[in-house]
Amino acid sequence: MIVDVALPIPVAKTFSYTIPERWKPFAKKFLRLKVPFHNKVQTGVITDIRDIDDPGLKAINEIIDVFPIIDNTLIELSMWSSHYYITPIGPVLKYVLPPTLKIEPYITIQAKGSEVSRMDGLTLKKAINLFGRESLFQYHETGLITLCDTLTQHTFSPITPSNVRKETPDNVLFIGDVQNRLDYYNEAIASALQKKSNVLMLLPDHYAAGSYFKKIFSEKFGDRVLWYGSETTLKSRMETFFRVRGEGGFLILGNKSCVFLPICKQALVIVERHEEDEYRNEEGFKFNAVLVAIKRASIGSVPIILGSACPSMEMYHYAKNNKFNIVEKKWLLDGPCQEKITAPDIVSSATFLEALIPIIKEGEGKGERMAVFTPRKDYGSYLVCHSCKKPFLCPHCEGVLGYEKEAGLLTCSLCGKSFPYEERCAHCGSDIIHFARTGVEYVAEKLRDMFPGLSVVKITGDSLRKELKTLNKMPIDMPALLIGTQSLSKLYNFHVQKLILLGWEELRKMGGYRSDERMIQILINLIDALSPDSVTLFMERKNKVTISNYLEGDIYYQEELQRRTNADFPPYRRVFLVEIENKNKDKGEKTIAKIKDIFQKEGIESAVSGTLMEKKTLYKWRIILRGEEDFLYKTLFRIYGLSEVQIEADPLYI
DNA sequence: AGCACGCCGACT
DNA sequence: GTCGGCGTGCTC
Repeated sequence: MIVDVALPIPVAKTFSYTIPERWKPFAKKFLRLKVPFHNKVQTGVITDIRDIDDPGLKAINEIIDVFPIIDNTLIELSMWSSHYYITPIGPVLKYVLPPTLKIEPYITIQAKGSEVSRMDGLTLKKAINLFGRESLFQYHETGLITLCDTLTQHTFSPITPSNVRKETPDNVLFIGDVQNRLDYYNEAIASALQKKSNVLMLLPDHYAAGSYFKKIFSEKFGDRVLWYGSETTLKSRMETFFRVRGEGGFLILGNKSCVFLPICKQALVIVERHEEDEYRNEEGFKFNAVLVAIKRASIGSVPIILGSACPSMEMYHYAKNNKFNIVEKKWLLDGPCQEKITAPDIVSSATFLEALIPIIKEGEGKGERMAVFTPRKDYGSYLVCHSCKKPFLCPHCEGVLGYEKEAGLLTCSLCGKSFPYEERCAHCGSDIIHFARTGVEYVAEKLRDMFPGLSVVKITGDSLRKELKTLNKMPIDMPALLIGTQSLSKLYNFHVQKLILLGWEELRKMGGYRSDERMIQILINLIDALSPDSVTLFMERKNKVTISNYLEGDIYYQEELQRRTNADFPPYRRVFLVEIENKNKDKGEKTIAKIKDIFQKEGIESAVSGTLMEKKTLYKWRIILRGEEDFLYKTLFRIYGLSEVQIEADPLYI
């Protein structure tokens, strides 16, 4: 008898081991186990048991789980994810059955017979040390002992399958502002909790979003709210883990990794702002938690609510095609800011700041809160020498250097390396430097100088967490000026009177087929979070955007979707990006040749674009494949193992 | 992913 | 002459 074991490594195969006689009765699919690998011990998952022998194989060390800690829904979800995202099952199971999840210290033994009474009350960990794993498995199998977790006092047993409802679930795409969404969520959650069912709600992985919804829902539902986000203590995560596998009546709030949490009595899944990038997992197993949540709900016949002020094209299309109930609260164009949104002021980038002065002065006089958006966080993203007109480029890779004044660093936008800022041109030594494409640091510095009495707060991805505490303590009538990037859109319910956008239209040039869509999402989410009384946009003439084209909901979506159909882009066609990196041009080309050979044999067309030389010594090639995963799966899986090759499903920037 | 083996630069 | 950089390849 041998077992196939999936290991949490990016290799497209499982590894086989023999099972020692004493473990044979306990081997089951989807149990975690320990195996020797590379001269050390790895935790893996049994994916198959085969009744053959192969004396050449190593033997497993021990089995960890007494029964699979996930249910059939999650097993099915893992299989689907592995296929859909063309990722080996090992890295997928790392998110579903984390090798790091240790349950033994939290489990105690309840003995049912006199022969095992000496075990009664011991923790599983202790009992294993004293009596050995196999005998405990034996006693559990024969019913002499049962297990109980110490955090909730529940019996620890296989998760009870969700009550499968026969009727098609009533899925909803809810479009509205944050207040509308909250009302809608509240009602749906309250009704599920009343029935003693569990609700899983996914939030964008941002401190501000987590803390806001945690607070709002805790006020309403008290200790029925369980937080399973990225910033929780191990103990409280374990408590949630045990609680929701045995008990109903909870709202589980969490981020993308929560989508694989085993939950019993599930009645509803909610995803807040599904269009946010934070739902995409970028390391190891690259998945989009929104799509996985939809699939999870569908496997378990559980309804799902996707709430957003500005749905993504993909989800809008998906909802229409899959008979979602699309509920739309018209809020944007009924608000008092309509006029200024649709008729932006045209200003050149050199006079942005001057144009701002009268508006901020007025706000300061009235004691208002104001927010200024700018698309970049640094002081300037493009530095040019005034004398020789040469731009500042990375000495390492010739990428464009951005300047972070506070840190005194020049940072390369391509390779990410940092260098101290010398205040001199590297070519002619001139110290007259022009800062172009200015950002938050620059705007904040200038406005601080101009309005010394006003409290100016910088909001960027890095500073938001720290500043949020200050902002929450800020009295509602205290005038303030926030300067920030799109992180401002994470400040749920921080009401400002004035929202001013500088260079917002530049987002349109920031790459990818989705840039248009993203540009409008950022504007709408800023308004959604900050609920401004007025919105003022300053644009440059050359990049002028006619906003009214975007705000007529249905029409814009239909036009954009038509463009996507014509161009054969998502959501009409899946796209896979294969990236090959090599320091050696010849070797890279060899890999390309290998891949092309595989593609040809499988009858797949592809377009190689490259060679993109990124650093002076690193070559990059990109292959873009379009087609459904069923068609590409086998081929892409064959190249998964090649060195220096990365496959990304549904890439954002192509 | 880790970790070992392997081939070229700066040191006692 | 070696120590150690990380580039390539393998793991049942």
